[in-house]
Parts: sequence; structure tokens; C-alpha cells
Amino acid sequence: MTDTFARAVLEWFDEHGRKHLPWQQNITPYRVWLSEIMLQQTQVTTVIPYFEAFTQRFPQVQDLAAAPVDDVLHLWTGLGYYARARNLHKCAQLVVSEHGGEFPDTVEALSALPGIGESTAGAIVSIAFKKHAAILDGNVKRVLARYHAIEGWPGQSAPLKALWQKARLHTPKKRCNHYTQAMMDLGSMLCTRSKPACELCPVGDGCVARATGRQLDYPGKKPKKDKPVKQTYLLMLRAPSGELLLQQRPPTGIWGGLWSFPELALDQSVENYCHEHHGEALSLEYWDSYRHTFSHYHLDITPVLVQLAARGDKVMEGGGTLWYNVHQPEAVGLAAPVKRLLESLAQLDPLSQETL
DNA sequence: AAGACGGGGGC
DNA sequence: GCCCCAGTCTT
Repeated sequence: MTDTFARAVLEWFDEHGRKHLPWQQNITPYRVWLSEIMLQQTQVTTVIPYFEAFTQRFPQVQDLAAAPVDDVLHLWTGLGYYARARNLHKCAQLVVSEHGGEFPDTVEALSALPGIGESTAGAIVSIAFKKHAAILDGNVKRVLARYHAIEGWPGQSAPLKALWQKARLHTPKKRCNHYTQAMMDLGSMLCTRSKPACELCPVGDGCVARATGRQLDYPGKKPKKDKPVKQTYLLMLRAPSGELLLQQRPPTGIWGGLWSFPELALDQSVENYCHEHHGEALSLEYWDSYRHTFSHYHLDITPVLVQLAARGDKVMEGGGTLWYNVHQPEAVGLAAPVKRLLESLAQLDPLSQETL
């Protein structure tokens, strides 16, 4: 029997829910999976153009599995959390090699794949396979925390466990796909973080937070920590041809697998570094510093444009380095600040397109 | 259980 | 500026 909560949510969905998002058309497990991975910690309006680009470039999971990981990171550039892109690629390869190119249809099997946790698995099972499974993403957490007045920050295990219990309790066996979509819509359209539209809410009557006027107290906030500040030079080493030296970052950590400018700690001498690794520098241009903030620290970046006298043979070609022509860009993943700097350099140096 | 992991948008 | 977002993985 469908409980009254689910029934009210479904009724609201029929009238007001979103049904025209790109991944809601031509629904397949591949498209649902791709959208769910992109939507992890990322908002719908940001995701849409990336989803379109990916489905155009990789229409089937086999296309994604067969692509070089650099192509995947290139298309992912700007979305953030780049481990998602690496896991996406690995997952596609596993679906092809271990599952015959078809996504499994159980939470257990899906959760075993890289990048898919219990909530994403539940979303795929319910939306793509139309089977019974619960989800618990940021929207559902907010709706349920308010409705049931669940105290505490969901990053802690007790509140999280309580929220999962309520999520499973309310998830109906019938129309589970619509219910899953409906809860996400409810959270993003009505039960918003700062100005919930409780008067329009289909479950407002039973909501404890509304009854007590404490909507904004739920869900509990993450305890804040001071973010440390790190500082770095980003060296834009320019060859006589105008090309810029990029290095590939290690697969894990900040900007994992992306291509970036060589970094240098602020207490190091740019002059010495350049001379040791790249020979004579004709000029050094220190650009204005700016702050790039991550979820857990601030990075104060000082870009330095270095005009090299020669490309230099101390840098090996391939094996983690490349010379990047801003007018003939390689299909590689770039961290957002690096992409912006390269765009500035392209503006600065319109002549170099004649050099190739 | 806690920390790591991006970038963008709302306010 | 600060906060949060269609979470997952590692330690």
C-alpha cells in the first residue's frame, strides 16, 4: 500500500514535476547513469550542456569505454570533481567487459561499480529499470530532514542512517521511477534551502519543521572549519614558437589527471628554477595574484609568464608533458584556472597562430 | 568516522 | 564572502 506521503508527492509530480530534462528523454540506463554521475554535487543547469556534449560524442557506453581517458577529461573540463570522470570511464569499461555492455539492474551490482554509491544505484534502478529502490541525495535529505525533524548533520552516521530509514519507508513499489524524480523536484523546486515554498508543498500538512517554524534548522549544518591558505606560482613557460608547457598531474588529488602549468612554491626562485630546467629565460612577467578556493583550502595563485630562449631538451616530450598551442588546443582536461590563463594568453598572443 | 575532492550559483 | 549542491572513495 502506497503511504499517504508518497501518494501526495506523486500527485504533485503529475501536475508540477519536471519531465523535459535532456536525460528524461529517450530514457536508457546509460543516459540515466551518465546524468546521475554528472549531477553528483553539481546543479542541473550546469550539467545540461555537459550531458549534451557527452551523449553526442559518446552515444553508447561502448563509445565511452573505447575512448582515451584524455578525451573524457577534456569533455569534463569545468565540471569539477575529476575523479568522477575517471570513474565514469572505468565504469563504462567494466560494463562492457564484465556485463556485456548492459548495466546491471540491482543496487548491489551497480554499487560495486566505480563512482556508483547506494543513492546513485537507487536512482538508476528506479528511473532506468523502473524497479523498487530508494535514493538519498541532497534534495531528499532536505525534504525528509524537515518533514521528520531529523536532527544533526547528515555527514554523521546517526542522522544519515535515520534519513535512509525514512527514505526507504516512503519509497513506493508502484511508480518508483516517478517518485524518485518527484522527490528531487520537490527538493529543488519547493523545499529549497533558504526560502521553502511550504504553502505549495504537497506534504506540508505533515511536515514537523513547518509546524514548528524551524524549516531552516534542517538539515543540520556541517561544522565549519577554517580553510588553510596555500600559495603557489603557476609557471607559464612559453617557447619561441609561442607554445606553453603543460604537465599532467597525478591521477589522484587536486585536478587529478588534468594538465596544468608547472607549479613552484612561493619560497622558490622562479629564475633559478627556469634556468635549471629550461635554460635561458628572456623575460619574466609576474601577473596579479588571485585566490582559487576549493572545498577544503584556499589556493593563492601567482601566474608567471616566462619567455624561454629555446624549447630546451631537458623536458622530455610525451610522458606527462606537452607543448600546448592556444590556437590549436589539444583535447586534454584542463583545470579551470589553467583554462582561464590559457584563454588570456590566447588573447595576448594572436600572432602565434601563424607559427604553425 | 572523518577527510578528500571543484566549480558555480544563490544570497 | 559564505553556504550549498541529483555523493563517492579512501583512510
